[in-house]
Amino acid sequence: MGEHSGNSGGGAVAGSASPARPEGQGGVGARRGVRVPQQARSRRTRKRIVEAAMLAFEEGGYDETTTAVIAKRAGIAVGTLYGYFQNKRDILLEVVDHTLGEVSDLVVEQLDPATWRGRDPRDVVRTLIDTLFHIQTIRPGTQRVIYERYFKDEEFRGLVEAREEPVREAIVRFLDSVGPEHRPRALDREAAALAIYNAVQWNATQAIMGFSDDPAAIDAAAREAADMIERYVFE
Amino acid sequence: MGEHSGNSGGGAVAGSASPARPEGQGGVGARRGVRVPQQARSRRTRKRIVEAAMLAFEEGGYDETTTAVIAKRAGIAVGTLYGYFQNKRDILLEVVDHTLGEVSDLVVEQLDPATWRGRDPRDVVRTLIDTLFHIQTIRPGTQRVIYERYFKDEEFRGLVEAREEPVREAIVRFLDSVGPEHRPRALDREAAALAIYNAVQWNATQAIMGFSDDPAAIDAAAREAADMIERYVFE
Amino acid sequence: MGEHSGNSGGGAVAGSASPARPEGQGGVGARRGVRVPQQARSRRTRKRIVEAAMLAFEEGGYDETTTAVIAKRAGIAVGTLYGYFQNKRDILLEVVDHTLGEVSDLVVEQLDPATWRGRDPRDVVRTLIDTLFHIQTIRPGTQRVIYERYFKDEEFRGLVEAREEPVREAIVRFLDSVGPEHRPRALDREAAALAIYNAVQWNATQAIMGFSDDPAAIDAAAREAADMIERYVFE
Amino acid sequence: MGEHSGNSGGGAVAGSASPARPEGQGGVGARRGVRVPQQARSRRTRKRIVEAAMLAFEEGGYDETTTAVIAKRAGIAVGTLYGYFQNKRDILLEVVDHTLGEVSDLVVEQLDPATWRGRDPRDVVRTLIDTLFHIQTIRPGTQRVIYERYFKDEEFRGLVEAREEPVREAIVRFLDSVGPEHRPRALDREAAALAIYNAVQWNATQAIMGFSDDPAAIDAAAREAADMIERYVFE
DNA sequence: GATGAATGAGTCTTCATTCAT
DNA sequence: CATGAATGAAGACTCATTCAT
Repeated sequence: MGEHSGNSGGGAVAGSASPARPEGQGGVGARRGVRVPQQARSRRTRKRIVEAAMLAFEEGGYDETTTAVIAKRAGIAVGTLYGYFQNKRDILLEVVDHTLGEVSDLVVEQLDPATWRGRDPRDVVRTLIDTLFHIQTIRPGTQRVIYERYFKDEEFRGLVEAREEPVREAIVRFLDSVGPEHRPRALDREAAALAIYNAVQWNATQAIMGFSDDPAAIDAAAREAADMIERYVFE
Repeated sequence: MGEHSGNSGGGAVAGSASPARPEGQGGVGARRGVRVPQQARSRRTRKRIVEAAMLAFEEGGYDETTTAVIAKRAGIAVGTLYGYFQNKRDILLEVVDHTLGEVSDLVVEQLDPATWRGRDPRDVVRTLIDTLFHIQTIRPGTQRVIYERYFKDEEFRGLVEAREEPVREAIVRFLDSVGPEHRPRALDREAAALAIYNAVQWNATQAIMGFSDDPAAIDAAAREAADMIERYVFE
Repeated sequence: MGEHSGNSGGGAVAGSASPARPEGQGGVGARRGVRVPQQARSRRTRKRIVEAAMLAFEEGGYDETTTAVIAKRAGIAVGTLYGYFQNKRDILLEVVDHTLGEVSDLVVEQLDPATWRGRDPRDVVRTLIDTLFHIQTIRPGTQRVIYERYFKDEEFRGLVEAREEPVREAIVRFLDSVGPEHRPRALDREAAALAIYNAVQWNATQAIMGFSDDPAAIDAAAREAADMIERYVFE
Repeated sequence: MGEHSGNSGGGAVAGSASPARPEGQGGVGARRGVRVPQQARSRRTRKRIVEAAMLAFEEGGYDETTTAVIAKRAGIAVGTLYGYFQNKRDILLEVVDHTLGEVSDLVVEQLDPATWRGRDPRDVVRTLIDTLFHIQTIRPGTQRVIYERYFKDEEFRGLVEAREEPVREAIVRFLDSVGPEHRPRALDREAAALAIYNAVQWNATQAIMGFSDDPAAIDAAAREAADMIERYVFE
C-alpha cells in the first residue's frame, strides 16, 4: 500500500512509457543491452541510480544534472548507468514516474472514500484541497522539472498524465460521494474533476513555489481555493 | 494604448528585469557595451532581433534555438546580436516581456470596465474566461517556453509575474464592478483575483495544449471553468 | 576433406597467426588464461562463439558488432567469450581463418588437377575464373570485413595471405597442367599465379559487390576476366 | 592542369558527394551552419583542415584519428572544424576526393594520347601500367583508408568510383589509340578498360603494400602485370 | 557599428574488457 | 567454468560567446 502501484519492479517506465519504439524484440537484443534486473545486486544498483538521479534533479534540475554527476552520486561508473537506462531522459522518466506514483498513491489513499463516509462534505473538500496542496510540497524541485519538460516532450507529458489520472478519478469518486442532497445541480463529473484538479493544482503550485517561506500565505491560498471549489460543488 | 505600456523604448527589460545585477556603470543605465539604441536604424535592428527570436522560440523552443538561427532570421551577424543583448537569455526576457505585454494589453482592454457597465454580470464572467482562454492561444510556443523557464529562473519569473499583474488587477476591478447585490458574501478581492486567475490559467493552458485540434473540447473546458468561477463569485 | 585442412581443433589461429607475441607461457602454447579446449563441451562452446561471430560480422561488419551481441548470439555470457579468446580481434582472426579455410578448400577441390586432365585447357581456365568469382559470393559481408582490416592489421594480413597461398598454389599446379603445347612461351609460374590471382580477385570483388543484384553483369565481368587470363596463359 | 579538375574551390564534395541528404534549402540555413568560405582567411582555414586531416589519416588511419588531433594539427579549435565540415566523415570525403583528384589528374595527364602517337603500342602499355602502379605509391596510408571504408560506406564508394572514372576513360581512349593493325580482335572497350583497371589496380596495391621496401619486387610485379595486359590487348 | 570566424569547455554515450560471485 | 554487472577511458559533436578585421 505504501509501495505505489504500477512500476513495481523497476522497469515499468521503460516498458510503458516508450511504446513508440517497439524494437521488434525478435532481433539481436531486448532494448540494446539495457539490463533487465533479476539479481539482487542489480536491483539495488538500479534503485541507487534512480535515487541518486532523483536527488540530483531535485537539487539541480534536469539539464543542469550531468550523467557523470548522477553516476558519482550513485557511487557507480557512468557506463553502469547505461546498463540500466537507455539514456538520461529515460532516467528522468523513471524518476518522475516514481515520484508521481508516490504522490498519486498518497492522494488516492488520503481521499479514500471510506474515510469520509458520514463526514461533512465541506470538510472533505478541505481535505481534498489540503491534500492537493500538500503533494506539491513533496520534492518541489522535481515538480519544477516536471513543468520544465511537460510541454517539451510529448511522451513525458503522457507519462505525467497517466500518473495524474488516478488522482482525477479519486476526485470523481469524491464527487460521487457527495450526496445529491448537497449538490443542487447536475455535474459532468469528469469535466468537473478535471476543472477542479487543474484549478487547485496551479493555485497550489504557485503558492508553494511563491510563498515557500510563508506557510500562512500558503494556507490562505489553500483556503481561497477550497472556497472556490466548495461553491462550485455545493451551490 | 495599442502599444503595450512599459518597455516602450526597447531596453526596459534589460533595465527593469535585471535588478539583480545592478552593474552601476554609467548613469544612463547602459550595461557593459550593450547599446542603448537611439538611432533609428539601431532601434530597427533591435526590433528585428526580437521579432526573429520570437518566431524562432515560438517554433522551436528556447534551448533548441541557437543564437545563430536568431541572427540569421534577423538578417544580421551573430556578433551584432551581442551588441544589443548581453546574452541569449536577455533576448528571451525581452521576447517574453513583449509577448506578455501584448497579452496583458489585450486583456486589460477587453476587460475594460466601461464595456460591461449595465451588462449581466454572468455574461461578463464568460467574457473574462473567454479572454483568459483566448490569450493562451496567442503564441502557444512562447507560452510553452514560459512554463519551461518559469521555475528555472527567478528573474524570469519576476518578469512574468510583473506582466501578469495588470491582468490580476483587471480582475479585481471586474470583481468590484459586480454590484454587491449580486455578491451574497464578502470577498478578499486580491486573493480571489489570484485564485481565479490561477484556476482559469491552468485550465486554459491544459485545454489549449491538450485539445489544440478540438475547438469543441476547448469550449467545453472554458464553459466548465466559467461555471466554476461564476459560482465562486456569485454564490 | 569437407573439413578445411588446418585449424582443425580450434586454436590454430591463436597459435599460428600470432607469432608476433610469442608469450612462452607453457610448453603447450596456452596463452594467458585462454582455454585450450579439450573437453567436448568446451569445444562446442568455442564453435558456437565462432559461428555466432561469423554471422554477426557477416551481417553487421566488425566494428559494428559488439562482443555483447556475439555472446548473446552464441547463447553465452560476455565473460565466457574471454575464456576462449583473448579479445575481440582474435575472434575475428579465427572467423576469417575459418572462412578462408573453407574457401580455400573449396577452390583447391574444384581446381583438383585430376578433374581437368584431358579437358580443353581453355575450359579449365573458365572453371578457374568461375571458381575465383564464386568464392567471392560466399559470405560477402566477411569479404568486406577482410578488406576493411587487411591493411590495418599486419598480423591479420599475414593470416589472410597464408590462407590464400593454397589457392595460389592450386593456380600454379593448374598452370603446370597446361601442356607446353598450349603455352607458346615460358612463364614464371609463381609470378604468373600471383598476377592472375590478384587480377581475378579484384575483378570478382568489384563485380560481386557492385552488381550484386545483376547476375548477368557478374557473368559478363567473369567472361572478360576469363578472356584476359586465357590470352595471358595461352598466347 | 596541375590543379585537379573539379572540386576547385573546396566545397565540391559537400555538394556533389552528399546528394542523398538534399536538405530542402528553403528552411533555416544551408547545411546547418557549415561555412561557405568566401573570405580569404576562411579559405585558408579550410585548406589547413584538409591538409591536417590528410596527414593525420595518412599516418594513423581514419578511425584512429580523432577530430581533436586534426584540429590540433591544423592549429585550430575543434569547433572550428565543425564550422567547415558537418562531421568527421565529411572531412574524409573531401580528403579522399582531393587525393583521388590529384591521382586522377596525374594519370590522365600521363596517359595523354598526344604523347603516345606514333610510339610502339607495347611501350604505351608499359607506361600505362607504370602509371597505374605509380599512383598507388602516392599517399599509401590514404589508399589504405580508402580500402578500409570502400565497402563500409556506399556514398564513399560512389565518390571513389566517380574519381576513378576519368582513369578508366583514359584507358578507353588508350585502347582506341591502339590501331586495329595491332589488335587482332574486337574488344568491348568499356568492359576491357574496367577489367584492365581492376587487374592492374589490385596487383599494384598488393605489390606496393606488400613489397614497399623492395622496389625490384614491385618492378617485377609491374612487368608481370604489363605482360598480362599486353597479351590481353594485342593478341 | 557590423561581421562571422574562432573558441573550447562541456555533454552524452559507447563498448572492450575485467572480476566478484 | 560461467556469469553479467561494473568499469572508465575515449570520442564526436554543440553552441554561447568573443574579438580581430
